[in-house]
Amino acid sequence: MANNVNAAQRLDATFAALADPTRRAILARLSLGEASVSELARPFAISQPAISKHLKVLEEAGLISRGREAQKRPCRLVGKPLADISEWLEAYRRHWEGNFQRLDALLDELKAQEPQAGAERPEGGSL
Amino acid sequence: MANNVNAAQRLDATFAALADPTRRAILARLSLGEASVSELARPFAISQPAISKHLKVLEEAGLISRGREAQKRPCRLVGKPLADISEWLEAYRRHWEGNFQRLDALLDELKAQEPQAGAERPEGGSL
DNA sequence: CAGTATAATAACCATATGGTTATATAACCG
DNA sequence: CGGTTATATAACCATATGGTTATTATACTG
Repeated sequence: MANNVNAAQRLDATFAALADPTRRAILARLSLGEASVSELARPFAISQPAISKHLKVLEEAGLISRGREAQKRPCRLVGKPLADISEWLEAYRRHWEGNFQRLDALLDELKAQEPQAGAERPEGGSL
Repeated sequence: MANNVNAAQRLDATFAALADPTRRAILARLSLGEASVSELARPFAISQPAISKHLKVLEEAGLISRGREAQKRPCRLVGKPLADISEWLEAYRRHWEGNFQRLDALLDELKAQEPQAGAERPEGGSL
């Protein structure tokens, strides 16, 4: 599996694409079904070329695909990169689900007690 | 709930923070437990200030918190922003889980047949 | 107090990003 | 063919990003 490198680059592109509210809004719109560029542009106060650039970013991240229908170039959401992110997130789930943070702090505390019992604790005393 | 705006900004910051492989590697390391800045820096071929910048980005996105222990400033993973992303992702789950994409394409096809049966189909013929 | 270790900040640089306006393509319509 | 609609590209601009080296701040240590 030497495409681990590529996997990282795809994550880069996907996260970067998602780091913009306009692009996330476009995806939200596309989650309701395919739409043309001008339909996608309508809700926004920015120029059409700006939308085209956003779509290019989304397309290069693999988050949308484009068809062709007369002059229109209908865009469609592609879920795969989101699935990849979801999978990446799983490794961290325990950090927000359940008491992991508390547990982590507890381990720290124990480690801190090793040298001196009753030592001062600047952080994380709130368990 | 007028903090919808802020929620979007937090998503911006989180996604942007995650769009860098060095920062994701730092998070991966922190998922094993807290670590000092120099410990975090060790695996990378970049300067210490560069690491400090990355940590600042992560901290501003709320992805890490920092304590203090002598000269060291131990960093610890904070899962909350990842939970927020996970929640945001849920809206799109059906797009990669199950046949949604196929279904979408099918609807398109039906729509395309409307004008002319047997018309050429430039995209998405591979179902 | 002087020295050392850990980390942050400043100043700088190159490239990326998000926007603009103007222009070019592409495909339909009469 | 000429016009119109839909979209992309070019050229430009301001700001953000990720890196560097040099310097500063903080806290332990002898």
